[in-house]
Amino acid sequence: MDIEKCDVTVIHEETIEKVKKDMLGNEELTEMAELFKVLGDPTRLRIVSALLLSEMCVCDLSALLDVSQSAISHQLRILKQTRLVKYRREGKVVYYSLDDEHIETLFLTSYAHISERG
Amino acid sequence: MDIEKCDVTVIHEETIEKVKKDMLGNEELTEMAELFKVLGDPTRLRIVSALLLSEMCVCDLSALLDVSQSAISHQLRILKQTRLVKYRREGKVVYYSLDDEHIETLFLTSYAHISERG
DNA sequence: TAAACACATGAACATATATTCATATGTTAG
DNA sequence: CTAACATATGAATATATGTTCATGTGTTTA
Repeated sequence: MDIEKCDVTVIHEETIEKVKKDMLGNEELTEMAELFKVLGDPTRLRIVSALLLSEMCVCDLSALLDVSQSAISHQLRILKQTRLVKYRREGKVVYYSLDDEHIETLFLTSYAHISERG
Repeated sequence: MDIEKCDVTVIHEETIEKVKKDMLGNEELTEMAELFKVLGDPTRLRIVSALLLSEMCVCDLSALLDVSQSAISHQLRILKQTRLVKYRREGKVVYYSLDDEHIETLFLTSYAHISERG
């Protein structure tokens, strides 16, 4: 065994070394955390939830979710930057839709998680 | 068509009504957003990433991730509250491990997402 | 019982971020 | 070209949140 003061060293050095080797790198984990963070805002997740059912324009999203047009635009900008949504322009109107196959999986898995218990 | 001022009403009323009907409720979406938010912090996701490989005590996580023991404890508390981790006590040492089958799916899907493009 | 250790937690502080407000941009109709 | 409209965006503000610091709790050992 390898027991010393926690401040100085560690209790299970072998475990740490093994995990350190197999674990994902910080860059990747940071990027993944960014993705989760984007989905971790109620307004953005409601937008995603809506776009999962149909493409929509900013105005419709604003009305549907009862959130100001400006707030919706700001959030769509973030979703765009993370490449979670794409858009197409038709005259004055801009239509947004989901731009990633994985979003639905994340969405459904999250739903399964919260559905499992009270 | 159904075009009026965006502030007053909406452009595609039928789409909105349809989506409003089929969309998940706000309570569920808020709960799902909470889950994503918890995974959306780099420190917490690194903890999850480590526990995906092995159960670990607080001290080991602190050393592995180079984060103070206090910070790790605070984050584990949040992961506990969301029931993402469970723990068992063995003398002075508390061992944490993942407490949900869905976490790995979320983790892998997120990884697939960020791996797809530069 | 007292000291040592592993972990938990409350308060404070610093930073991040979501919304609002005002205004800019881009497009169409008249 | 100008007015009207849909959307985008910068600045400001209010709130949320992650870390640190100090200290508390629970367990073991000497």
